Amino acid sequence: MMSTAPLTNRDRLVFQARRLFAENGYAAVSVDEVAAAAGLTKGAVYYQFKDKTDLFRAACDAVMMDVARYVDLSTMAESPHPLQEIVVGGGKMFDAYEAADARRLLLIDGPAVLGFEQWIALQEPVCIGLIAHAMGHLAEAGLLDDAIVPTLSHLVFGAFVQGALRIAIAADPQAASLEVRAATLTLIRGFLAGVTQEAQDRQP
Amino acid sequence: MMSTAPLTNRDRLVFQARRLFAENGYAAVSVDEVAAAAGLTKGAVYYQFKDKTDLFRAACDAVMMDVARYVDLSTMAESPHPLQEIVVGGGKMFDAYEAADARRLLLIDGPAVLGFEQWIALQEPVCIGLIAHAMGHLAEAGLLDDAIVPTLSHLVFGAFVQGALRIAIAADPQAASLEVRAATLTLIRGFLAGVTQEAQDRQP
DNA sequence: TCCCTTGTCATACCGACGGTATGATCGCCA
DNA sequence: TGGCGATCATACCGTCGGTATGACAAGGGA
Repeated sequence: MMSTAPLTNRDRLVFQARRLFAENGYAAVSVDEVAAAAGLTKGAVYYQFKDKTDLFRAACDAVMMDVARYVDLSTMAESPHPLQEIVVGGGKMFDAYEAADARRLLLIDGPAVLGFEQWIALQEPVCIGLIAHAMGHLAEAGLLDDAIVPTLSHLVFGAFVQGALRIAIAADPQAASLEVRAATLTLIRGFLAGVTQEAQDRQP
Repeated sequence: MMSTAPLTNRDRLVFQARRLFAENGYAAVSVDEVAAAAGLTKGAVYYQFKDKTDLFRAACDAVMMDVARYVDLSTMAESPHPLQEIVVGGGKMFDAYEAADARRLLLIDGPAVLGFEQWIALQEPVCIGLIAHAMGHLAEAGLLDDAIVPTLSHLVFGAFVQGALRIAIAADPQAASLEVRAATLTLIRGFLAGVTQEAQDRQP
């Protein structure tokens, strides 16, 4: 499940922070709570971390590592078609963001606590990178201008974020999950078909 | 500029809250600061508002009213084509979210402070509604399934949100603004062309 | 005119929390 | 063995969100 490393106190603090922040939100969880849940006191926290946001950052990193493991696994290898690639990748993203800690830490509290730039820096290597990877294939195929790939990837990532959160608050998450996946499929497939047609119109 | 109503103390509190929250973020602004900036004390705040988040909510409402005024003005009327409609609407959204208070209150701190459901309820009548309006035209034209219009609108809204924030953190906001607008145009135009073609393929 | 009510706000205060300073404990190594 | 760095507990401070209470003015009825 995890690396069988000795599971230091720092890991315990991160683990409990991750759990408590996911349950109650960053603002509603005190440093003492996290320390007590880990069987320690505040002194240990402020020795391992600079401040509360630093602890939050560490928890975000841990959650993001799980997301990265889950997403990367089954997408980078199997890429028969950019549509398949990005839709499968988006599906894996929705799966990964079904976890409560990923939603709460990485999507809700993240931007407010870390600031938007740090949040983007956190998301860039994993999810945005995945989308940019697929978009890069479109650019290689001449369907897209290379210059807008980063921006376009960011926009599509934004759509995925809202999709994941829409599933989270739905009364029927299972039905919402299907709806969101269908809508993303429609959006991406439509976009792909559109740019393909436009490229054909340019060079018949 | 505004309604020339007597400008009550409540308005002053909301105005200063809006300003300070935009400058320093929700967490870094104390209730006493807001009260002092309005020439009052904390007692006035807790008489007018239930708690700090209620004050924040009121500030968000004020900012959102400005956004709504700005967005609705020049989009609902002129709708020659769904592409024009949604792209012009998105452009107005980017203009509206260039204001620092709109970005910070409505896009960064909003979800974390209000919770995601309340945040969506705040965004729904204005920006998401605008997109859903344009998407509805596509559904009427048979290019889209009615059932996925709300979900699809939410996804596109997510893309616009990230676009607005991408402009905000860019080293060169002017250039970033052009890039984001170009990317949204590519995304929406591609999507429209794609669904149009698919509809034609279904019924030739 | 007087009093009582209502709305509005200031003041004083409490508990909790983030953060710091300091001391205790343990392992390790010369 | 003695000192040293790493790790953590304890005690403490300032600030902040929130509450309780009183002051004060405006109005209205007798």
